[in-house]
Amino acid sequence: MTRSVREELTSVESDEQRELCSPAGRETERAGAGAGEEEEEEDLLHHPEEDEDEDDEEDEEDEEDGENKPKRRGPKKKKMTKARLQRFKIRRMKANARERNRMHGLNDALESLRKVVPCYSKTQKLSKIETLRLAKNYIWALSEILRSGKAPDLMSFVQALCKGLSQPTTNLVAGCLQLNPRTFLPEQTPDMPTHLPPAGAAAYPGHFSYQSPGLTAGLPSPPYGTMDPSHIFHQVKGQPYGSLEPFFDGVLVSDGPAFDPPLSPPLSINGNFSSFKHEPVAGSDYDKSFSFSVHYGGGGAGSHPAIYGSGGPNPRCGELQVEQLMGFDGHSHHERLMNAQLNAIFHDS
DNA sequence: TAGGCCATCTGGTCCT
DNA sequence: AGGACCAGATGGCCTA
Repeated sequence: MTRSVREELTSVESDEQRELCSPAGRETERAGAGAGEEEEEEDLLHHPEEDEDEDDEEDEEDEEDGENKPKRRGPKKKKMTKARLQRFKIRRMKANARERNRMHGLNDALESLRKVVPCYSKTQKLSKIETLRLAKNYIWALSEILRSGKAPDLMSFVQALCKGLSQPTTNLVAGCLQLNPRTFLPEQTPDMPTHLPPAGAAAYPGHFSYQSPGLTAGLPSPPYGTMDPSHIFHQVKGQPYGSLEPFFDGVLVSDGPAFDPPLSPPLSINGNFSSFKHEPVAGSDYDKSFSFSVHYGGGGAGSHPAIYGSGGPNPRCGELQVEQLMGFDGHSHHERLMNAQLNAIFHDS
């Protein structure tokens, strides 16, 4: 099949299909890549001897040029008579429509998944692959919490979520949590103390280590599948971090995707990490536990109405404020539940 | 302009 | 025979 012929036919086919097969309410955005049926017809129409309307006619092509080409094995192809062609076209159209519907169903499921992972934005959708990765990380992190029965510190949690994600997605997740991504990146720069354990290594006391089953081996090459900071974030030289301070600076790395401020996401889990356990490991701020306070509406990357340390302006910081959860339009019950669960996780220790 | 992401078509395989 | 599922191919759109 030649590409050009395919393309010519595409518009005709697609118009037909749009009318015949497109499910209501879903427009076929694209004309599609190729539709080869008509081209075959064209071929046939140029061979008048094949125009007989007999289904059991055999294709003699093999014998004609058998000396130049190796003989084709297997059952001989029957000629595409007009009647056969017509049936073939109908079958193909039906199959295409089914396939489209199937993929739409798959995409719908993926969209549902997007809405329940802890990073959702209508304007900045996670790609399919990133959605799956984030979901897997999320499941793993939650099950790890269940398994250990301990609340992890937030940084470890976010680290686990972002494991293997691309830089833009990591930034997005950080944005959703209103974290500075730099704060939970493993830094290996010599002149900077790293506050994270080596990938796959045992976690610091009080942290759960992230060793996703099958993740490391299964992921494609970078930027996926590794937490090598060099390709996850462009490090800002001399930027001190390792304490809680960077949590609140709210500045995303510049080359990340624009995290649309109010994060139009139905889900906006503000990183309201009032540390309620201050038992830092000597010389490290790393070992702190945090609590989630879930806030909806207002604010955004630039403004942080929700971010206060314990003892900060918001006396209820760290509590799940149900009335706030219920007050935000467009949030599903499911999402609110999820936030409540997250909150519970970071309270329950 | 290259690369990432996506929707669609297509033919093959397996199953009912 | 027909449907579901899958992977490859292709072209469009978008962004850095």
